[in-house]
Amino acid sequence: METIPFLLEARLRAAVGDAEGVDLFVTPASDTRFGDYQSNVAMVLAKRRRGNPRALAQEILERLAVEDVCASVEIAGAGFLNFRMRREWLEGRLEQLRADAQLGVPEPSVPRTLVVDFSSPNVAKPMHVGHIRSTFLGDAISRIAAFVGHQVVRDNHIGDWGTQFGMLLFGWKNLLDRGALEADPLQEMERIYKEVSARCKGEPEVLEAARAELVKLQAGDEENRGLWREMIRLSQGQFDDVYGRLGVRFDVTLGESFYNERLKLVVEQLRELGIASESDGAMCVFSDGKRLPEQDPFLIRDKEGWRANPALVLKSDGAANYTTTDLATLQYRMERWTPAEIIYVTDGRQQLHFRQVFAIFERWLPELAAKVRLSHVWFGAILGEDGKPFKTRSGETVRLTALLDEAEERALSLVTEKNPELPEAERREIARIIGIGAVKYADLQPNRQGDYVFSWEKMLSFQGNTAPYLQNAYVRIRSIFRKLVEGGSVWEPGAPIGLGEAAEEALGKKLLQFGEVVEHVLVDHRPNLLANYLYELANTFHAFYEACPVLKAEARVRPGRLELCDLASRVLRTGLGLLGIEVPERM
RNA sequence: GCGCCCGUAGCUCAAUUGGAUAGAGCGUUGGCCUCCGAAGCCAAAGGUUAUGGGUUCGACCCCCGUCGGGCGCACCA
Repeated sequence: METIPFLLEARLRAAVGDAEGVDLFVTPASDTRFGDYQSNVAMVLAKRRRGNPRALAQEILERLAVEDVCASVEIAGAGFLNFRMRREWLEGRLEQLRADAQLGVPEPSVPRTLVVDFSSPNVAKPMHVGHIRSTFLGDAISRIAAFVGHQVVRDNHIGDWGTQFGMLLFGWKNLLDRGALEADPLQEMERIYKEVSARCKGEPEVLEAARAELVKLQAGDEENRGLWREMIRLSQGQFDDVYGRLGVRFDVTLGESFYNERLKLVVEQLRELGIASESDGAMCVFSDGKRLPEQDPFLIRDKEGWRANPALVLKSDGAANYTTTDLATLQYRMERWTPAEIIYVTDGRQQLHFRQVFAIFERWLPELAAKVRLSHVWFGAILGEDGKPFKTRSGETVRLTALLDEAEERALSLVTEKNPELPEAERREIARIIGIGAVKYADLQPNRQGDYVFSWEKMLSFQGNTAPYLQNAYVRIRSIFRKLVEGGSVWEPGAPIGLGEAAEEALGKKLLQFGEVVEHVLVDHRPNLLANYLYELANTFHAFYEACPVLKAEARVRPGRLELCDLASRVLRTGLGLLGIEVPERM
């Protein structure tokens, strides 16, 4: 199903003739008194042609054929075209919408393959609050892209290789508490890592021993390989638990170690191609001078002028680093999936890193690079109420399992307070859905760039722009249908939809915007647009609910209102589902 | 020092990327339950969009400067 802006744009295009590459013709009206949709095409074109915008708008209007869909088109302000849709046409469209499994989300003109690289926790460390944004954003983007009709590969690029394993192996052999390991493997692995890490600073012989363990691991020593695999196995168990609770899944989990054998070849090729060269004992990539200095990720300016800001692909000790691994990963992904886009969901501090990786890739494999859009989807930090990075009271990082436990506990006490008569098992299930949903929604609702403040009170509030508020709107609709059945009626779907009342019309129009919003999310990877739309939808529904009785409505309008309710519940459930958030039937 | 990001109502956040009178929630004030879940709705008050310039029909958005805050700047990922 095409979106309404798309449809109007097509009509405009026909009327305008040569649009000179101007896009973004039509957006929802900024205010209902201007109509339903607006176009600034006349103003944009008039500017380009140095003409009069209102006169051009008049010209376009005379050639515009939209009588079948619009009740009126008016020129207003500096040259806006304001479209007011025909009510009967909107009613018909809603009837189409309810028959559409995609709820109005258009098919992509070209289905693409996307690789989404997200979450990426480290082996042998507990997952913590720092992983939630990547995990939720990556999951939401993946779900939305798949829903739209793209092929999505979800890749968890776990940190399962690197220098930390020297210390972990040393600790495992010398400090391990078996009982503690069985009770909580992640806690114990973290403990030994921290202890060895601390001792390395003061005791050179420990540092040396840890290094020796690392060398043995890298050389393929059987014992160390076995222990390493055990650490991964234990960590994967934790990942599975957490992802299970969150409803997040991956298609592949290819950690850093997977790319090990390819690293040497990457560096060799870069050197042979003259892209990397030796400097201070390390292999470095410098600027090729083909970009403006301001746009060159390998240059940095200081008081003397521009100086080199190289990316290392081999450290002076001969080891590769994450730039090398990312390059090998990039090549592998292109070979295996030939994606049209690869999306990296990480925090904003890695912007320079990815600019360098992408630039090296373009120089290294230009024919592959030409086929793919590389997107660094970055996000800001989660802060505590004090404005500093979110920590526990004692200053520790917040473990994800503890965070989710607390979310569910808090939700449980709220549910119990509100509905003590529900059986405990059901209250727990509702609390799970609300608690996890609240954490996710609080993370996805703000603009991803920029920090946000973590607040239990705010995210679990039933008021305002929160998951419980949206879930509650859904629950109220479900309650109507339960009441209907309890009253002995049977709902027969498919009745004509009427938008006679203002509140009905507002709800109907809002429902019809779902498709364009979902489509819009993928342009710049901003799930918060969907979150905010759903909030507006819930709000519009509540207003409708207050203004228009459903079950008690007269027989003439009741079936149509039930249709609107059903559609609203489907859009809410589907939309929240695209954000990875479940809905309960009651709460 | 240089770069990236942020600065919007008392607080927490929006604003469909240059569109019309900058919107919500919390908090404050005032209304609405003999009526489908008041976990809701309606309304009021609250703004020189940090600040000074510029670009144009039009700027929270783009450009230049200034002031605050965060992060990053070759061997950790």
